[in-house]
Amino acid sequence: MKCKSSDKPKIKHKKGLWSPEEDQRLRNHVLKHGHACWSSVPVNAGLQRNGKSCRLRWINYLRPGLKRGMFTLQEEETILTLHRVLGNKWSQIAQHLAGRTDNEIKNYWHSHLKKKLAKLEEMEVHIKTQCTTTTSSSENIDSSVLSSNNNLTTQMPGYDSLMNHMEKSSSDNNDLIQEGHKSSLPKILFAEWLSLENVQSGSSVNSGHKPVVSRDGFNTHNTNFLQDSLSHGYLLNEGGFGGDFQAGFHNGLMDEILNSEFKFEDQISGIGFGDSISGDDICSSLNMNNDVMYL
DNA sequence: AACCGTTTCAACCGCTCAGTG
DNA sequence: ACACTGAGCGGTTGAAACGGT
Repeated sequence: MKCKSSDKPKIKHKKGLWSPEEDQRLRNHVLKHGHACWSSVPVNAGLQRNGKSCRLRWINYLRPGLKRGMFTLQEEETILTLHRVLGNKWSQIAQHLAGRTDNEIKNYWHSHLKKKLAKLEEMEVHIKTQCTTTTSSSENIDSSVLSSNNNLTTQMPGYDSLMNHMEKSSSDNNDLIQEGHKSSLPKILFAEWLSLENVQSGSSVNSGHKPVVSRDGFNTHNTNFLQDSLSHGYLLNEGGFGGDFQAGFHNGLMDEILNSEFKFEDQISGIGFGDSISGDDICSSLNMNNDVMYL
């Protein structure tokens, strides 16, 4: 959307921190007139800022409904899990955290979560190393490792969930072996995998009446169809650590899928809108053994 | 109290994408 | 088809706050 050139006279724009007066001017103006064109907002609001700066200030600080203060444990886990799936797609991650901005999440990631995740991964590697060097049961491994790590790691957010997930993966694995590799993964409706944006945009899928999924597989914009779908299916499934489906994600399936040259229409034939897809379908389509989900 | 290194977070910058003429 | 422009996004910066000595 373009604005009239008359709306943007040449002004020496102010930079730096916003004063309370500036905040008040911007807040009043946007609440009263909206922000159909950000470049005209500073002019009409009597601010010596550029439109970009006003937009950022509104979105990150002044917008109603913003949640200030510390992140909750649940929010941390949501960020961690979404970041694993989506990467540095801060705006997409922010869409799943009401009242949080992409900038806030990004800052929190760099200042807190990245460090915590590094410690968790370090611990996970340590545990896996223990697993490969001993044939004892998982209970023995857990107790021996936990006793040595009890001081720091057990107090980290997400630790309990991670351990629950690992324990569950372990028990699921045993079940799997007993059942002769009969899948214990939940069936997920394909419709549930689709994000609202994908359905509405029509770029990746049509209106939903035809049994057709993405015609172009991955594309550069509108993010990645499968990636989005997986992330949403993931969220709909559990919304946190601990699900069967997530076990696959945490143990490398997600990386396998995202790193592959996966073409949905080519690889999974005969699956349409509303059909159910299991981990088996994905694994077989990728020529992957289902074991990859339970490393 | 003063200094210094580290952390946090608001804001800026540069880029891409989409809409418009 | 092309150029221009605004919106939006992610990476980066730098000032302020904090903590240790």
